[in-house]
Amino acid sequence: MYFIDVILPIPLKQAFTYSVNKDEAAFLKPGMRVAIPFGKSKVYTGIVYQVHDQPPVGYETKSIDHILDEEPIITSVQLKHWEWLAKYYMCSLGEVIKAALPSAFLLESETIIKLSSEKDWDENSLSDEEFLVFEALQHQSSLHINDVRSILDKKNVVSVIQKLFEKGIVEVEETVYEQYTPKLKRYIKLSQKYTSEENLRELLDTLNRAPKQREVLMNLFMLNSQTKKPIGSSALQKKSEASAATLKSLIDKGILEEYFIQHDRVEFSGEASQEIKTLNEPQKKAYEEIKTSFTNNDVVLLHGVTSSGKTEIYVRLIEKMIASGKQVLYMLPEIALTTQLISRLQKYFGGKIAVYHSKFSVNERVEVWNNVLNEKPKAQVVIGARSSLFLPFKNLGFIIVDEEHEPSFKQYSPAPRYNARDSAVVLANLHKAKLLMGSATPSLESYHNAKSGKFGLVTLKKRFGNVLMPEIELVDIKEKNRKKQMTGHFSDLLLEEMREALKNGEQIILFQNRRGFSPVVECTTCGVSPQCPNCDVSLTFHQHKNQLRCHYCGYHMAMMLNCIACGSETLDTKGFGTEQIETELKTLFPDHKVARMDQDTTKGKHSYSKLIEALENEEIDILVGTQMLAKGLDFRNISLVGVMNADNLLNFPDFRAHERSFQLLQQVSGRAGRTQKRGKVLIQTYNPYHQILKQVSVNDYDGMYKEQLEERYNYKYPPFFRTVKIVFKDKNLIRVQKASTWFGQALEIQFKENILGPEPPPIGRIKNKYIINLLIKIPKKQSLEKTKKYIENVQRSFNSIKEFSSVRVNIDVDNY
DNA sequence: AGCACGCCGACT
DNA sequence: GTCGGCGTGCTC
Repeated sequence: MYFIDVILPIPLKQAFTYSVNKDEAAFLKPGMRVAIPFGKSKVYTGIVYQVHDQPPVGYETKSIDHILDEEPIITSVQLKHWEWLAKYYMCSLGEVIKAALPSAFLLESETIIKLSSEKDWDENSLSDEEFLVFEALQHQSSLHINDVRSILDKKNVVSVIQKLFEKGIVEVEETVYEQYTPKLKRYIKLSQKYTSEENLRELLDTLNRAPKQREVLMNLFMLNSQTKKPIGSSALQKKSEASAATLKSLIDKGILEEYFIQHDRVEFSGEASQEIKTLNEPQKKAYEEIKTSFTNNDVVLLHGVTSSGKTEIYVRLIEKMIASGKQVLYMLPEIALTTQLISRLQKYFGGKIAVYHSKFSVNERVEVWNNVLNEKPKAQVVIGARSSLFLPFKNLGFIIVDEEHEPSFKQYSPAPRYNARDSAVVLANLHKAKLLMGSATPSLESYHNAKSGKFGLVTLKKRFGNVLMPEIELVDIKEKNRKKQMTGHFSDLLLEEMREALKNGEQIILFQNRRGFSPVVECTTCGVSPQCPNCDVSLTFHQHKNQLRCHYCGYHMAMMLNCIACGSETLDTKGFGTEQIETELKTLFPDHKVARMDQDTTKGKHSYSKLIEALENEEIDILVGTQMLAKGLDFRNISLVGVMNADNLLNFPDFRAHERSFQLLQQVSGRAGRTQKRGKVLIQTYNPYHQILKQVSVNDYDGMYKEQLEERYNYKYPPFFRTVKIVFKDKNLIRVQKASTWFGQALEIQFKENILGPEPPPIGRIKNKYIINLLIKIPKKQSLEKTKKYIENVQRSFNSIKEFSSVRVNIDVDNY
């Protein structure tokens, strides 16, 4: 007897053992997919973890359904990496697999019912519902569970199907289907029959009375003479201005033949069209320093100010790596926002670049996956967001983590709650590859690692072409308000600078860290503002739809005319967002083109790149936006950047709020003045004496680093302490409170004062679930591994308490 | 996580 | 009387 241990994409820690026969055991290798029956009636896709001959004790094994792969689709290095992820981030291997594999690889079963082959039905014994299904089956050979649901218009149809099955009317079948379908392109060629001159002439004669078809044929000849390449059906149809029907009738007559060739959905036909730029002196120096640093360090941090030309250095390093035949992974935060960078790299490396991110369809992702797995040259360099970390690299030589400080490298939910930057360090290690982190404003953790010698450190202080850092000025809006020098949310200073810039034909970016028109609607009579029924937040007003919306659960309602509580009409909007700024701008600058960039305006697949394009073509004079603006935008003609209000960044309740504010403001400022002319940045704030703002204004990263590090030390935060956050959720408030208190007390026995909480987060209820947080601070000298073991033990005891069984517990390791 | 089984309230 | 609500426990 032979067995395989299978990992399923579910949050269960154990593997499941199935029996296989001798041939299967010989064929199967770890990393292949198998379809296996699971539970009463489900078929799941699992990954083979181990093949062995040890029969498990205590239960009977089932045998597998079938094997889905010829070769492993994941490598042994990947599996090792995933095991590390599961262990480090305290989740199951199954959860990692679910996050790692393109969903097209994970097929699930579908229940299908068919009429029974023994035709001796007794229709009269059927209930009304049963008869409806029976009738539907007369017209359709098979029905999907969901079809049955819509036929009967109710959710629970299992009992009906069960009865039909018992009565011998239907057969129930589980079918598994491959979701991945290769994209086939249709080509046309002339049938073999007509290759001789003679036959051909004859054919053309017969088509004399079908001019359209004749036309198509003539065009086919023409195309054939022009190119040796196969003729695509759509090209032919377009060229000859024929209809699909004309083409079809020619095929039906056997004159033309169609054939299909598999095509990649994501193919960059573009050749490498641009020579790699020669580096300037500071870049060259940094490049050499990085190379030297890599002889002693596996990880190097490149600290280069905005527009110092980090990308060119990356390109050089990539070029060198490609030449040695190795694969390269270039990780970026939120790849959808970096179209500019991608097209730049394509110009350098042409078809060697593959892109991988979540906005791709499942099919596209499978293609990139397979290309990486098979070490295809067209995926030698992969640019991707955090999930590209999971690709099946076989020969990875170099990883770049660009904008290393970006919070989007951390996944918060669902599990695995991993940090892609940190996980990349482990991945590089497994591949014996080098890793370069880059940032203009490194995270405190990475900078600390570099300063303490764990990473190499290379700095690049000069902007490319010796462009000056922008001039940053703080505007005290408290005082402006007092002196009545504000127009809406604009100070006189900002307006003045804007007019100046517009007069010079330059572009302006305005940054407002809040979307929507105005977050809160408040009744000035009774002070009541409408709340979300499912979450503990006020609804926010969205002007263009005249709606109130909840950002957490998507609840929305029409904007009311009267206060819900007292009925008066004195509703006022408080706070402000991008939408309101946009509206104000349109009245302030009616002659200039204003655009807005936030989650609402960039929802569509291409909306972001359209905005970028418009900006590039200088069709937009003023762009208002959120965080998004800080990333990747790289335009020559932007001379002025305005930050509408810096305070809501600084006052965010998080130990990293100050660091983040610095990073964000620095990044936004970096958008200004990328040409010879020095750019200008105006930051409006109620608190111009804030240390962080001062440091931003004089571009003092090191000052910020020192000061923040001291605070981290004093308040026991990273990089001096590690943290693990435990989140409890339940729809019953008393129950979560009890559960979290129990958990907290159990932890306190061991960790004493290093347990924070339990306490509710600023938003205590989301989607009707109450939330309580617990934070464990782990000193450097305390073993992380032992700490996790202890937490696991506590969790095990916790899970055996019936009262708490409905409470969800999420563990987030390095929750920052 | 699903998903089935099982035990209690509101309806044809 | 049943339907369907969701608490409970299992999945090789």
